[in-house]
Amino acid sequence: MDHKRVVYELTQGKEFAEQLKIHLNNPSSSHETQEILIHNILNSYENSLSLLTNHVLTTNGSNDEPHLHGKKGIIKKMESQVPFSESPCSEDSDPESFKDLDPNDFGAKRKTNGSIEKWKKQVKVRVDMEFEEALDDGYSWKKYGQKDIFGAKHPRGYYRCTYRQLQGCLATKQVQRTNEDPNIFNMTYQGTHTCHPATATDTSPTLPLPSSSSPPPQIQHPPLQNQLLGSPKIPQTDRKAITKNLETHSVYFPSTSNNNFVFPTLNSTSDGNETPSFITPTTLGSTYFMMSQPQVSMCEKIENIVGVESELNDIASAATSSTSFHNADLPLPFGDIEFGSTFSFDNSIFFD
DNA sequence: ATGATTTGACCAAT
DNA sequence: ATTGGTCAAATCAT
Repeated sequence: MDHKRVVYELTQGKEFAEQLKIHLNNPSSSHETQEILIHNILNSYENSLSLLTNHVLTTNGSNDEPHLHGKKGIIKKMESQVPFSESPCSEDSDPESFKDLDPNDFGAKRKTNGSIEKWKKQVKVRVDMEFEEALDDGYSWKKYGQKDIFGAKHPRGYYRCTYRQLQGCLATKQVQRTNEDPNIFNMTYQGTHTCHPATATDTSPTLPLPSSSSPPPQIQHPPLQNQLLGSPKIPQTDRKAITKNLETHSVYFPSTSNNNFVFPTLNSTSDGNETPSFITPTTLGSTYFMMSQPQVSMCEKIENIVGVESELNDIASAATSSTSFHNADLPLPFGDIEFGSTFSFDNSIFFD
């Protein structure tokens, strides 16, 4: 049992409670917002109890999700995990047609050879224009390409793990603005982070081994200007400002154990030695961070609500013989968050 | 000087 | 032939 993690969870719960208090006093606060906060408070308790009873560290496979940083602006997420080759909307939508209709959808790929890369995680993120740094997912990425995608208004950016050369980490991601709303990003993760940045350099981010009981390593927040693709190029000065801002503000989504919905967790840890917990032996399926926009398909919504995660957890469990962490089990390090009155979100789609 | 990003070219899959 | 993904030289930022 990790004392720090328990403290972290309880701190999270406290912060959620404080936010709930704010929202209860705010007439414009939506019921859904409050519901989510309550949900997360309960989850914090659950996770704390789980840690105290030492039950949580070995079973949950959905511990690999990237979490998003940023000052604010991310509103909510939904997640599911599906095999790479399957459409998130397999029930009522042909994968190929779905792809054709929505160039922002990452559900189909050409790379088919059986490998670790066979699975992918898809994330939809909505951020306010001024908080694009929220796209930071805690990993360190290097952009290696950008491509105009047929039917897409915005180019797709291709990123691979910064430690690909050093440690052979094969994780990659793609980032693309959606046609519907430039503030919504599709981020598709493929492969597994096998890097351990702390071993690369003393100051680089570290991703904990699933079975590690060592103190959580520090994570590095990579510059995000390179993720601001698909929109008119940002003047260098602006980009620099964004990058700089990133260094001091972050938001992330701790995952909850049995739920697909989480609320952005705003943390203000003073010591940067805490570590994110989302690293997992395998990165499976797709995750949708559903943000406040009705244009997100009902298909996605349903798909994410209904038991996809458990299925993939099974897959994840089968795929990894090592210990998996619960998403919310580990402390996450992000500081200087102001989660006050400015925070808001619209989850009407999600909670109708 | 070094590392990251940009961007056109190249390649594989369809 | 078209499209998506990657490469790598040129460019930019630090």
